[in-house]
Amino acid sequence: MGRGKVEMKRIENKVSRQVTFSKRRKGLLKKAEELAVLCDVDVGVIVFSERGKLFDYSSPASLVDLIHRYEAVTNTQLFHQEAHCTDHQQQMAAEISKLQHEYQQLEARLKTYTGEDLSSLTSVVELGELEQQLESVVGRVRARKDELFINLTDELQLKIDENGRHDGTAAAGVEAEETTTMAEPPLPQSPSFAYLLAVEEKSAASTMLRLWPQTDEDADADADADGGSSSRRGLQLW
Amino acid sequence: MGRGKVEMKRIENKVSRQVTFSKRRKGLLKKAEELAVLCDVDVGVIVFSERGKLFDYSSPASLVDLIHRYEAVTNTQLFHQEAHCTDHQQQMAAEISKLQHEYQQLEARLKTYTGEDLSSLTSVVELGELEQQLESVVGRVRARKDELFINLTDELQLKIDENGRHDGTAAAGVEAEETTTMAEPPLPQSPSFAYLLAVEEKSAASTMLRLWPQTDEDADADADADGGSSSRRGLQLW
DNA sequence: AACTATTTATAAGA
DNA sequence: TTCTTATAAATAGTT
Repeated sequence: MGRGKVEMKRIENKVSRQVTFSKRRKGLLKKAEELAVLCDVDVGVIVFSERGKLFDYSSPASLVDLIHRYEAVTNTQLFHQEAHCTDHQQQMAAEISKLQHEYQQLEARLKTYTGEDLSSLTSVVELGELEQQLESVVGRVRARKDELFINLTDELQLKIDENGRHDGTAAAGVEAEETTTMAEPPLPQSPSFAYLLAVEEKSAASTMLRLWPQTDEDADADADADGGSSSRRGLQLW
Repeated sequence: MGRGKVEMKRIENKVSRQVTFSKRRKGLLKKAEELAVLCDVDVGVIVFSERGKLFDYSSPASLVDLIHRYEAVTNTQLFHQEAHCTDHQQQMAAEISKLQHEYQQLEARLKTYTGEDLSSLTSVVELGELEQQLESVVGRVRARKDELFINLTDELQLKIDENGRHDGTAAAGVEAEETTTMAEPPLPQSPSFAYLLAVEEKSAASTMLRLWPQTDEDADADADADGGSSSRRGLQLW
């Protein structure tokens, strides 16, 4: 519609192209509005110029609403992104649920070991197995304690030997220097044994020099102690 | 452009409106394409009919890309939604991370109780505390076992009493009926004690009638057993 | 849906 | 850019 027909291809002349863009863009938006008004429908038009400038028309709904409708109808693209997002969220939710379950399982297991809840063990056999395992662990804990203790006393002995070389007549109650990274009590004259006692004094929980097990039953056993009890206690030490 | 001018307002005649919609919609999309081709720009058109049917045109980019550009330029809406989505995901990711950490902590704790890893305990005092706790748990396990055992023997005794009332001269080795929900061995003539032995035979892990602790150390102690050892074992039973 | 009289859009020129 | 104007295109009303 003009002085001549136009070929339907890109207008190479930049000025012509720009002029045509201006005219036709205006025409397009006008037509869009006419369509929306006359036919009472929703129309949206988006145009980006070569330089990226936005021109748009929408009616009667906002363009954003139209885009949402578009997403809803096509059920693709942007929606896809959201679906993707949702997918990921569901995976994460499942992961959280799984972790929570695993945590609870682990917690229940721990409770049997701490004796907090033995209800999962319903048979004498299961309880016996747990008992056996706990005893085995006690053994390992004692062994580890031994190990630490021996290291400690070795270091102390070494220190005492050095002190002896420097001052053979050291007075009783002399203060020890820090010799290890562990906290240490003052070093008395009869070092090894005195130290053992000191450890015992510091921590009633240690079995290092404990002469009887500290369960209630053992306390009872103590009350009716027989002649063999001290020998028994000696064997019970570790 | 037609036989007469049209007022720019909604066409009230439904048929006319529908026909016009069809014609003008087609025209609009054509104009959009012409604009895109001639001027080499991005154009998008969305039209929803009164019944909600979608008609659209976009070129050369996809309508989704255009919508994204639109979002980027206007900086609104859908973009917001995506940000929201990401927010939620980050919260969930944090939750997962937290749960994993808590799980690992719990796992480490469990490993000290199973003796799998005592490396977290570096002092004699800590080891002594664990030892004490373990012994306390062993006590609780034994108590629970006692409880189960007493229930069991009570039920058995009851059963035997009943049998005695029905048949006072029951032969040795007579088979017992199922009397409880627990699995039971055949019921011998001297029921209580024989049953105890049977339990012991069935499960070496049970301490019911175990005469010595089953740790390695105890095996050693057995080797250098002194005169008081049998008394000691008797006391160690529970 | 096709026709066609008319209106509208717009290409080219100023 | 905008205005003009010749003309192509779109389309309202009719068939």
